[in-house]
Amino acid sequence: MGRRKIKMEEVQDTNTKQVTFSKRRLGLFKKASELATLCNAEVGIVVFSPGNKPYSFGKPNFDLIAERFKSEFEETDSFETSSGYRRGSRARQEKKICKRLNSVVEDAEAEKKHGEDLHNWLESAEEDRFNKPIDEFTLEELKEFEAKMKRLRGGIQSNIDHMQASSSLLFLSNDD
Amino acid sequence: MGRRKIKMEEVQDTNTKQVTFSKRRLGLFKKASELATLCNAEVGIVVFSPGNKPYSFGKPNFDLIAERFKSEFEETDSFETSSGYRRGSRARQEKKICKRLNSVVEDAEAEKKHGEDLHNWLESAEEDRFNKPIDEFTLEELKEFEAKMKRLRGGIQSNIDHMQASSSLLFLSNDD
DNA sequence: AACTATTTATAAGA
DNA sequence: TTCTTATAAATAGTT
Repeated sequence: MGRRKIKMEEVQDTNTKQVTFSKRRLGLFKKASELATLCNAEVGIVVFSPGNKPYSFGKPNFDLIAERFKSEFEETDSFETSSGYRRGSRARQEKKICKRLNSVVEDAEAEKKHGEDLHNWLESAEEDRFNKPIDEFTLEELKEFEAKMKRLRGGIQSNIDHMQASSSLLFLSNDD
Repeated sequence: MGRRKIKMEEVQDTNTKQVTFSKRRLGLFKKASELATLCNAEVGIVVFSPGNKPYSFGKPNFDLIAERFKSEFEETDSFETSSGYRRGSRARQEKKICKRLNSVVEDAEAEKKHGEDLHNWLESAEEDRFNKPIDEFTLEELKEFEAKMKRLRGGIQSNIDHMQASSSLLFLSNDD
């Protein structure tokens, strides 16, 4: 995204790293702002620089988002927030988490199926190798495989995201 | 950044808005990941979709960032959580579940890496196809691939098991 | 879910 | 550092 492509690894030159951090942090916050505006979403970001300085971004407001996130799973039968947002009972919230986890499990099952399909596809391809006079894969077969592989990887990533979200929510509810 | 420039205002069409949200949320998380990697920074993000579903991203790990953030937040905020409410063994139980989830997330990250390795292996294999005079895969290469594939699938299955266990634990803890 | 025509972000360079 | 610019990357609309 610049004069040349760079490797995705820690930038070694200290000065360059600092410059990159400034530019990309701003870029990230801009993207976040756009996401919030375009989709009417709420976004909160915290970034700790290599020098351990904290930067934060929030729309509509960072503290509101943080508070809301934290309170998603807090017990609040006795009061309401200034925004009028009412929070349900703890048991109800946990049911929600449970539901989320179940859906994650379902996703994972689906991924497993993808993996199996891939396996079957590969097996038949391997069989072909012994039946065909010409012992090779076609480029088309490779491309097909690539596509399957990408789908599988995408599914795994999505599972990671889901699990992180669930995990985070649970964690934030642990502040006794 | 697309076929045409769009106004920076809430997207009206519901379907388009949903698509935009998905695309841009992923884009945002990718940018965040790159910032973390390139600059050795820590990044945490929370996003609430228009449908109010929470998504989060964290590197090196969301919980670490949440923990750091939480202490900062509580330092500068006098808002008091409903004190006096006792959560003894439940809190401990939740901590356990949380830990389990964290390890699941870690496993998932490892799986993702496996998938990426596999991808890289395949890519180089594909390159070879153009460099070698003989346009074929060797049986050894296929066997190697099979082994990698099996490891990947095994990992997914293990994730499913972990998640089901976590989910069950949570469910059992729901009886207030 | 893929695919491009474009817009946007940004790595180097000044 | 701040600005510029050539190029890589993200994505809006399309199929």
